[in-house]
Amino acid sequence: MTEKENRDARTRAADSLVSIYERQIIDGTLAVGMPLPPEREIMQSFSVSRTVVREAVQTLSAKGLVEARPRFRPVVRTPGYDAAIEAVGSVVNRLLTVPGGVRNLFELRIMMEAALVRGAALHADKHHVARMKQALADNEAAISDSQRFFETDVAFHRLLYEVPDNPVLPPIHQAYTDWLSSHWTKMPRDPERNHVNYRAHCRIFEAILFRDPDAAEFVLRDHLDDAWNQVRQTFEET
Amino acid sequence: MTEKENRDARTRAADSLVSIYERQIIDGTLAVGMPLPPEREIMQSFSVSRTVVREAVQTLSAKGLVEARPRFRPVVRTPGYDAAIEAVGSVVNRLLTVPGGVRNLFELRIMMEAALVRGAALHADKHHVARMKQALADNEAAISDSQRFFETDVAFHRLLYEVPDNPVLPPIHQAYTDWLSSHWTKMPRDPERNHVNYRAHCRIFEAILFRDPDAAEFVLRDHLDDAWNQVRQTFEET
DNA sequence: CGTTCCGATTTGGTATGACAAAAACGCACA
DNA sequence: TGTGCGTTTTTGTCATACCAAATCGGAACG
Repeated sequence: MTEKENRDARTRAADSLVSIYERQIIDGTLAVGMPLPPEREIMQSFSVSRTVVREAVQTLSAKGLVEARPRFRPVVRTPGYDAAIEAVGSVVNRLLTVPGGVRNLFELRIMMEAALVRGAALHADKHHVARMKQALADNEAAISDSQRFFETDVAFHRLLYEVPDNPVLPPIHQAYTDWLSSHWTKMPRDPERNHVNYRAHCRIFEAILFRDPDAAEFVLRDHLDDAWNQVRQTFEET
Repeated sequence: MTEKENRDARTRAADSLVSIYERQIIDGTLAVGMPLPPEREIMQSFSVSRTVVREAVQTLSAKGLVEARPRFRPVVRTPGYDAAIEAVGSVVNRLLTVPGGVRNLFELRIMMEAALVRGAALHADKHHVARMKQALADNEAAISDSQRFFETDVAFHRLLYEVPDNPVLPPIHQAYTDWLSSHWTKMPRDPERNHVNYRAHCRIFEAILFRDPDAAEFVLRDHLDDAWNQVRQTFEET
């Protein structure tokens, strides 16, 4: 806003518009759920053509600040960690195609989840424990149904992301499962393997019950490493 | 993409173009560094107006798949974890304004960094140790200069993200420092406080040398919690 | 033969006007 | 009060035009 749109020929008018509305959205001038002004109104306000207005709106939409359903007025989106995840979707998908990409992301997940089970072992309260117990039961009940087992498997791991009361974490878990799911579902699955995974979950749970972070981390790493070895066979990297 | 661009009136032509080029970039048809075709060429290829072409390019740029410097032909960007960070910038900045946003992000950082020091204590080799030693020396030498101390402080922490050989991690560190820096630089700084931080770094380093993950984690958490208490005073949340 | 420089051409950035179709609006009607 | 239909907005798209900057090609030069 200091020198803003002096239009140096090296700045795009659309970009200026984007940053203007970005600010308005961030500082709350444009509240959540509020629609952006009509395009023709914007073009008159800033004396720009409709072309730049539309480009600006498109960009705001791509950045995840507004939701622009076709034919509808773009509305300011709820600030959420899920919007952030969505915004990186394209780039991450691309990263997964470069050599070692899947491996790198999965190792990050292992690292985070190891930290999470340590935290769970130290801080999980009765409520969390009860939910994990339930999740384990669901998990066991689905051993014979690989599809359902996969879902309960994901659900069990998700609980780990809910123990710290940090709203950033659940979307991260969602992101991991979304991004890795295409590789994950290719993993061979059968009741025997499901049973192995179920037992691993049980051991993780027990370690948490015993408030033993080292054991919890060890078992979890073992569990995820094992899973990785299953997955890696579906594509040959290094 | 099963029925793609039949143009149901409920899909935007620009969005179709975006997903088409998204695919071409991901599968390598459009190699890194390669420029997109001229706009007029694209419009003929797909029989669309230049408006939609421009909107599509803008979106690809916002998504971080191409780099579109004004007046220059957009070129396919190198797939990098930094591009991912950049793509979420706007959303994250907004998240930092919601109540508890900074706190949530910083706690995520504490969790990750705690996991990293554990890993460093277990796996850091001579090379890493040497670099940390150097970083500590730089850190000590800058105690009297708060500006430089801040830089060496960041540099020391960055090393933690480099111990695992995972290219995802350094950009994450970069992201943390970028996003939190505005709050961070408001923190009161003086040589005495710098000295406290320096000593904390030393203790972290020692714990790593002694291959003692528990001590390393403890000291690091203490260090970051302390930093948080300094920062939180600059804005009152809960 | 390589380099530099200049003009012609290409290409991106923006503006204007137009039109179809869908959404939003308002008003009459039940 | 609620509902339905016609009118008015508004978005999505296209076509065209112009300017200025980038690019390209060849001429002039070392």
